[in-house]
Amino acid sequence: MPQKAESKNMKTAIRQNTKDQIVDLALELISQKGYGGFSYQDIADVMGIKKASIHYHFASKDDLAVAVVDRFHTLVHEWIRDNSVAGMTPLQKLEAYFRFHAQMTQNFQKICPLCSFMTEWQNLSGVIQKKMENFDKWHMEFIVGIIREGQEAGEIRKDSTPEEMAMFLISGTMGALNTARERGSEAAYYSITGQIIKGMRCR
Amino acid sequence: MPQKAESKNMKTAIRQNTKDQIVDLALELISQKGYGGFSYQDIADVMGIKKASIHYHFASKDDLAVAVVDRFHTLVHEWIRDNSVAGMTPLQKLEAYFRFHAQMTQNFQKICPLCSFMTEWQNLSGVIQKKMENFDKWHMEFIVGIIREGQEAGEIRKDSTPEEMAMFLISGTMGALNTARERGSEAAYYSITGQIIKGMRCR
DNA sequence: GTCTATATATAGATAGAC
DNA sequence: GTCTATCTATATATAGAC
Repeated sequence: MPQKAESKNMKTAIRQNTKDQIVDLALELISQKGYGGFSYQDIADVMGIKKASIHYHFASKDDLAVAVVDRFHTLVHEWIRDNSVAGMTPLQKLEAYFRFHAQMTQNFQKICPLCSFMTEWQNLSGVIQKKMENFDKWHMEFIVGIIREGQEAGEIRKDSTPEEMAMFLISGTMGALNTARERGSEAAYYSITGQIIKGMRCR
Repeated sequence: MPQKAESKNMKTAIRQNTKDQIVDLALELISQKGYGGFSYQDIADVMGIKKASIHYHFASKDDLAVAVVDRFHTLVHEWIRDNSVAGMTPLQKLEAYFRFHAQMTQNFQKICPLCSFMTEWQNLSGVIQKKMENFDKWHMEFIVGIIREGQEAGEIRKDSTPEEMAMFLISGTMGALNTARERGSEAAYYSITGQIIKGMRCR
């Protein structure tokens, strides 16, 4: 089947497995409408199946949310693996990080799914909160590594710790995605992320 | 009545009027749980009235949302009026702006109400989206004014436009509030906002 | 202006047939 | 693994008594 072969070679392949499709779609809907803002019915409508079928795969919405966080984690890992970095300077890596987030938004119609979860932080189950904290820990370490490398290479200023700068960069990216969507403006996104870099770069 | 007299003198007076109380509570709940995450029932429970009574004051949830955005706008204006600024340098004004947002969060249990709306952007009615865009326009002009002043005073760098810097600062504050809540950390908030200033300040 | 009662829609979730 | 049917809870919203 040519369709299957093609999708296998695509960067973000459309997964065939029903369970995977549910997760992919939930990730998309959460990024668009928030965790509380999407429902099993939304997924059922798009996939042409019934709500009950989704409950077969994910007994509760919380279970689905866990799978979505895991899926996002995997996507980020895959991105790192496929875009390594080889010839990039630390600052170039950070710029690639910004582009990665931009790509996920489909022309800034969506935000990062974990940003959606964050807004509803007070409504999340302990399981999800824990998952997000774990992701953030890993995420921080990843960015801290790049920044430390940049400081050693003399590309990034040394007047703040890599941890402070990483937290600033991550939270700044979240704000940039929200702002870009409200304005429907790619330019706004790259203006803001440009400012983030400008503040960190050695001059 | 001593209670009334006292609250009149407080900075964020507890308003007595039922309609006002509903708006104040909605603003709080939206900041905690998101727009889709709070219900008329939540308000009714806290106020000790019935859902139907809330509908008397605000026929639809959308009407209530409009009032909440207006209320937030008013609160920001009142803050500007009451904290003028007199002897402050532009950078000091921006730091006061950060503290204002921090105060609203009640120990970083909440975020800015408009950040909540933003996450659910795709679910909002056109009326609310319009209201938010209007607020953002005013908000931008306010921050742009301070930054321009800072550039003229030689406090703030001139290698970006005031507009770019203002958008960066506003979106950065949004990210900082979200991050601080997830971490339950005031230190995180002031670390991030400190980085924002550091990138803008002349050195 | 607040209440009781109710309408209507939709949410998440389960039971059991196929 | 998907369906129909149904449960229970809750959502926004309205009608009409007081």
